[in-house]
Formats: sequence, C-alpha cells, structure tokens
Amino acid sequence: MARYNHREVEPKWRKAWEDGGCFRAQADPARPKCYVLEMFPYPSGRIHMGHVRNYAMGDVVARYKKACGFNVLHPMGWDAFGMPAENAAMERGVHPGKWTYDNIAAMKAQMLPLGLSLDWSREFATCDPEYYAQQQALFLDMLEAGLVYRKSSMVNWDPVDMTVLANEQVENGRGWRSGALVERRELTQWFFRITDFAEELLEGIDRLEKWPEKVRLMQRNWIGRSEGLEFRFETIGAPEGHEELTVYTTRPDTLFGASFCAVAADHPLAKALARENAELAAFAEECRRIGTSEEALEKAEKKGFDTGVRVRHPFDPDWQLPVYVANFILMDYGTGAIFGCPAHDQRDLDFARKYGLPVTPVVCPEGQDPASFVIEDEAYTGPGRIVNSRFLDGMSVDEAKAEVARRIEQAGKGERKVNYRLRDWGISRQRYWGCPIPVLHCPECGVVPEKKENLPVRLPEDVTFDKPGNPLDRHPTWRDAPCPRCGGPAKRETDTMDTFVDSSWYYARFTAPRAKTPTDPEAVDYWMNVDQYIGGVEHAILHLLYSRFFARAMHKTGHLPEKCVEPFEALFTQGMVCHETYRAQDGRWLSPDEVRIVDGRHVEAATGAPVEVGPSIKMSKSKKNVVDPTDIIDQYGADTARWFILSDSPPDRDVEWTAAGAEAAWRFLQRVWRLTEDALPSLPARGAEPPADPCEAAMALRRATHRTIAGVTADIEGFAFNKAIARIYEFVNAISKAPAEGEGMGHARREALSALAQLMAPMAPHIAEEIWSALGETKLVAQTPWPKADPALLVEDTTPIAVQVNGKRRAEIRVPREASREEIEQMALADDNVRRFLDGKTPRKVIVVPGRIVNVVL
RNA sequence: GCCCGGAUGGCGGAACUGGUAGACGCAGCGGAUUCAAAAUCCGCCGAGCUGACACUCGUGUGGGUUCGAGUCCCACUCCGGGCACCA
Repeated sequence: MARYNHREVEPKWRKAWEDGGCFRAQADPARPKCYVLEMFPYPSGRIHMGHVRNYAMGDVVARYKKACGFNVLHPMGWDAFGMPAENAAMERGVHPGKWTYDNIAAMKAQMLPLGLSLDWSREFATCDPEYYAQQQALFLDMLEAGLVYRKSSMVNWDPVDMTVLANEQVENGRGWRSGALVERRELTQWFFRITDFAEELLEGIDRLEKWPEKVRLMQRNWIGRSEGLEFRFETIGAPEGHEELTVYTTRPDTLFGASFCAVAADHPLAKALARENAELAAFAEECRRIGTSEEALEKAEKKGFDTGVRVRHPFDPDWQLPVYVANFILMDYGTGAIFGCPAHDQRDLDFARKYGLPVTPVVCPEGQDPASFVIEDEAYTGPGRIVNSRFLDGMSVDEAKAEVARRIEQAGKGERKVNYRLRDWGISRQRYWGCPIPVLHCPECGVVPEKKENLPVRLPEDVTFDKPGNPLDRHPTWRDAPCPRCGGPAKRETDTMDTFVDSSWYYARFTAPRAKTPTDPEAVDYWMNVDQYIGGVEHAILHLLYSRFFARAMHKTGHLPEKCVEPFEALFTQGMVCHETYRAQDGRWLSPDEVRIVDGRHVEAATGAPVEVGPSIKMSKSKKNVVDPTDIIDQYGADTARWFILSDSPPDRDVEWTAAGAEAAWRFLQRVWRLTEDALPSLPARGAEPPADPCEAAMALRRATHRTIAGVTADIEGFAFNKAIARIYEFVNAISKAPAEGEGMGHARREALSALAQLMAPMAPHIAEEIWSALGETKLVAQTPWPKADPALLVEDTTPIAVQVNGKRRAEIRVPREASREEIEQMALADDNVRRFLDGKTPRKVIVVPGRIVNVVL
C-alpha cells in the first residue's frame, strides 16, 4: 500500500482548483456574499509561521462559507511601502522598489503551496502607482472636504544624521545609527482631522458586536473621552501676553487641594520664559531629549522647574500657586497645562513629594474620619466626601465637580468641556518609500493641490540612499513642477504619507482593484462590508481605528456609501506563533534546525555540545527561534502545516510550534489516508440503497458521524478550530474502532468517510480532495455543499449524571432522557455509594439539575 | 508609568450560560508485531495513599459569595500585547 505522498497530491489539487476557477470571485446579486479578509502582509521577503496561522484561519472561514453557499471574496495583496525597504537600500544599495517587488515575488511563491482559497486576480501592492494614484485622489478630496490640514508638531530629530527618526529607531534616547542624543524638534506637518470624528468613532464601537470586547475597550480608552472643566488662572509675574494660564481638569472638585500648576516644556508660556532664562531653557532642552513617545515620557523620572511665575487661585485672590515646567505634561493633551492636586493624583503626589509642595486631602473616603485622614505615599482617587474645601465641604465628588464648574462659568473664568485623548493623525513622513502627498508649494499661491488629471505624483526612480535624510528633498529635478493654479514655478511637497494610510482603505479597493476611481459603487455595494476580518491583536488600536476613520472620510467624500462607515462587521484577533529558544554555552542563539535531541537532551547538532533550552517566545530572527514554513511544507506538506498550526491552541491565544506536534499532525493525516484505503473495498457503491435494518454498531457510527458534523460546524462558526480538530481526532478513533462487519456497516462507513473529508476540507483541503475522489466522487469538495447533521441522530436515549453529596462527586448514574426530576432524585438516592455517605440520614435538600447533576445536601 | 489580555497534569490544551476538572494531541511507561529497527496496533498515564475498591488533595497566590467555583467578586504575583514615525 502506497504511503500518502503530499508532493504528488497537493500540486494536483491546487491545479484542479485553479482550472476550475474555484476561488475567482464574481459579483452576483442573486447570491448572498461573504467577504473574508486577513490583514495583508508586509513584504519582508520570507513568510513566517504567523502568516501561515493567519491565512490558515482565514482559509477555514472562506472555504467553510463557500461550502455553506456564500459567494466568497477572499483576496490578497501587499502592504508594500515602509521603512525596511529604505534600510535595505542604505545597507545594500538596492532600490527600495526592486527590493520590495522581489520580496513580493518570493513571498508569493512561498504562499501558493499553502493551497489558500485566494482570488489572486485581485492582487495589488500599495506601492503600485495604480494604487497610490487613487490614494492621492482620496487625499485631494479629503483636503477639499476640510479633513486635512497642516500644523506644527514634534518629531524625533537626529542632529548628527540630520534626519527624522521613527520611535523604534531611538534607543535609550540616542539615534540607532549615529548614537547621537535625539531631540524633539518642531516641523510643519500634514494631519487628518480624526478628532472631528472622535465622538462618532466612540459611539460606533457600541455597534461592533462581532468584535472582541477587549479591542472595543482598548479603542474606547484610546479615544479617551472625558468631561471636565477648562478654566483660566490669573498669572503673576508672567511675560506679556501670558496674563492668563488656561488649564484643563477632569477633577475640578479637588481645586482646593491644588498646590501647583505645571505646563509642558513646549507650552507657549514655557517658551516665552525660556527666552529670558537660560537655566529654564536648559531644562526645557533636557525635557525635549526624552523624545516623542508617550511611553518614554511616562517612564522618565518626573522632574519640574519652578518658573517663579505664580497664579491666583480662582476662588481666593490671596492664595497663590507656583507654576512649574514639568517633563510629564503633554502639550498634545488638553491645553498642555494642569493644576496639580497631590492628594488625589499619583503623578501629582510624586511630584509634590519631590519638590516639597503641600499635600492637602480634599476627598475623604466614606467612613474615614477627616481629621485623621492623611495621604502617605499613595494618592486617593476613589469616591468620598469633600473636606478642607470651604463651600464644597460635605458634597460628593460629583456634586463638587458641578458646583465648581457652575461658579467658574458664572465668573466667566472658564467653561465645561468634553476632551478627548485622541489626537489628530499626523501622516507626514520625511521619507522616500511612501505615497507622495500630492500638493505643491507655490511662492505666489502658497499650498496648492495637484490637479487630479496629473495623478499619480510618481516617486522618482533615480534616487540615492548614500546620505541620510529624504532623497526626495535632494533630487535635482523632481521637486520642480508648475503651480497648478498660476502655472508659475513651484516646488512639490516632499513628505510622503504614513503607511497606515495605505492600509486604511485597501479592503475597499479589493472590491474593484482595477477601477479608475478609488472605488466602484456597484462593486462596493455588493461586496462591502468585510464580513470577517482576521489579524494580529497588535493592530487592535491604530490600524483599526485609522481604518474606521478613513471609511468615514471616504463616505464624506463620496467614495463609500453610508453602510460602510464601519467596514469590518466581525473581527478576530489571533495570537502569535512561539517557539522554544536555544543557546549554546558561549551564549550564541541557535536555530531549531541547529539543535538535536540525543537521549532526551538538547545538543548542538554540529558539535554535540549541550544546549540551554529557553522559554517559548514569539518567533523572531534576533532569537533565531524561527521555523521556516517552506521547510515544513517541503517535508510534510501544506496540509500538515495548516493542520498543526490550527490544532494546538485556541486561535486567539499564542501557539507554540513544536517539531513533535508537527510530526503528530503528519502521522494523523497518514492515518486518515490508510483508514480510507483500507475501507474502500468494503464500501457499497455510491448512491446504493441503505439496508432497512442496520445493526447497532452501524447506528452508533452514524450517530458519531452526525454528532461530529454538528460539533465541527459549531466549532468553526465559533472560531474554535482547535476544538474542531480534537473532535475530528475522536471521530477518526470511532471510525477505526467500528467493527468491520455488520448489517449496514458499509453504508455507515461510507457516510463517515465522506463527512470526514468534508469536515477536514477547510483545514486540510488537499487530502480532503484526495479522499473525496477515492470515494468515487466526481465533483471537488471545494464545490460541494457543507454536510448537514440529522437531528434524529443527535439524541441519546440515556444521559450520565453525576451525583454529589455535599458538593463532592460520589457516584454517576445513567438516566433515561425523559426522566423527571423526581425519578432522577430517586435513582440518585438509591445508588450504593450515595447511601453509604447518607449513612441512614435524611438529606436536608436535594438539588436536581436535569441533564447535569444531582447534589444531595446533608 | 498608563490601557488591554492571559495563567488548568511533564507539555499544548478541553470543560456549553456556576453543575462529573484534565476531552483531544504531545511526551513518557508497558505490551503486540519484527531476525532487528522504523512504521503500525493495544494498554497505562494529575499528586498522595492503596493489592484493589475507596478516600484525601488539586485549575498562579490569598480571601469571599454559593448546595456547588477553573468559571462570579475583592486584593495580589508573574507573563504577553499596545502606547500615536515598526508593520
């Protein structure tokens, strides 16, 4: 008997799918559609197991939905702009475009053998001029609609390389290449008005019922709506034009606990003071060296500088508070200035302790004596009664907030304000490998949008990366172009767009990838929205929020209908792929194929030296704990790789790739094939009449078949692919153990094997086709409707029920399905072991949950 | 630092809405087959105590609610993701 040979079988079926045009999507208004999308990959050059996991999951959904009768759209493309291409250009002198397209070709060649049910005819890369031309058109429409503007904002500046750095290019405050201390620097940059949609984006989350709750929560927190008070302090000793200091607070109730004000280093008041005060200027410089990331700001030691300026308390002109410049105040949030109440905010408390400022509790927890309530080293942020606060004393926190707001508003010193943590989306990048921003700078007309007929504004091919900085800036001729308005000489904008822009609308483009406009109304109307979106949880906030914004902006500019403002109906976030780490004795990381297990010990294959086995962590090149999908596919086949990566962990959690697990998957597929081949001679012809009176074993197998159909269907619907696979293992065990002979066994076995092929098909599509055709079927599984479970075969005559005495399991009884509570109770009390524990006593209470449990309470 | 998750045998995990903890797989152990091995097949497999039945303990830690808690509540520990220029 021949072994199942994936090297022959898998290409054969891929060709059959291709020849049958199985996965080519065509709009058909008469049929229900289903749009399945996995987050498209960045073309790094090699696919990794994370891709295999992501696309295997999407493929399960796509194939399952197709079998359920849906007209499925399942496209693939490339998120192709971005920094790594420029890094490669700098390191190896290869053009970013060539590097990217070579990578795409290599990755596609690796992906095709996976047998994914993708419509490759819709493929595009975001760096294709046809794609970014439409993106530029969208930009121009958004500009016209007032959704785009320019403002000054901060970047990480490397003073040696004279270039802007990404946050990941800043290591310990220094540029990754130059090693120079990085500073914050102001630059005029392009922004999308995402904050105009803050409320809408927040409210929209409520309707995303098929999104993970954790993602919805993260997005809500990210938008960070707060209701507070913006008000003005009168300043003393401030430079001209700074007679008032405007602060924003969500805790106006703590105003009598205030002991200082603090402003950001980039606050206009701080800048004005720094011009006169060298020491303050130096401190502001130091603050700017922290960089631009919120993480770095928050982790930095809290420091302040007393400006000497004072402000008057709004409710007591004789009470003065010092004004500090502090490194933890964000210019982008609120007004860039706060008042600090140390007793009820941890950061303010840390700051006050450091600079010896008073700490006065003004909220006293219920049940605490205000006289003895003191703050030690932990701020109190909970509810309570207001104390030490004159006219607010005795109020609740909420009452006091309202009262302070009322009085401040009445005095004309401020107003209630809803504030959002969300900031406008800065899209300017001072880089080459991105979508050019299609505007010109004209000395006569100012900033002028490029005419649509001139799109795309193409990236020039002849660029060099021998010097740091943006090659577009120093290109000899590219910048020169006529002003679209006056025709005079003008200069092109050299900023390109953030790559998040590219990925914020690709899902819409897939519905009509060759359209001469960004979208095609008919295609969008039929295919949108994405019915199931699948990707890594690391994109839970930024990518998904930007896409939600972009869909709204596209609606506003007429490129998407109203129904598309939430483009992803259902979202699934998958976990990472991990592997053990290996280290040689000299500390070198070793890759899994450099390690062997000899007598149960891990040793280095080349030398036999012992190897230290480290924890299983996300596969990464730096730790060398990567397994190349192509190696696995060569050795075991695509079905094995897909089967294993889906089998071992719940899809939303991390999965650990193990060689033993992959081998087990391979053995299982071999076993299924043997089972089929062994059974073939004993099967009745397809469509033969089943016997009228099958034996009990045949009926048991039939029940197992239909239980499995029902179970696997529910598991796939619920994204529990690991459970679906466990169920299939059980089912195969049941088929193997079923007796060979008996009335109706042949029919039952044929039915079981047919169902097995169909149920395995979404996960392991090649072997499923091989089994299917061995059973004499003429159509492809890929073209066959999903099997239906017969409800009559799902019910059991008796069910087992556990019996507890005082909550501890003491016996198990089998009861008829239709047994009443009383009957179940009688049977439970009659059980030997239960009677032993009753010891002749009468139970106080007997809890009977039919179908589940009996608990006898003494 | 802030926001969001997670933790169950030697390992990955299962346990539907509070109702038999450990399905299924891996590793391990024992057996069959074989000249031998590979492959395959059969059996055992949380810990303790047992000849066996039984019993006791057991879902990161400490408390709580309940007839009953892996599941709900409170407080913690450790691990992971995100923090706006990585994608």
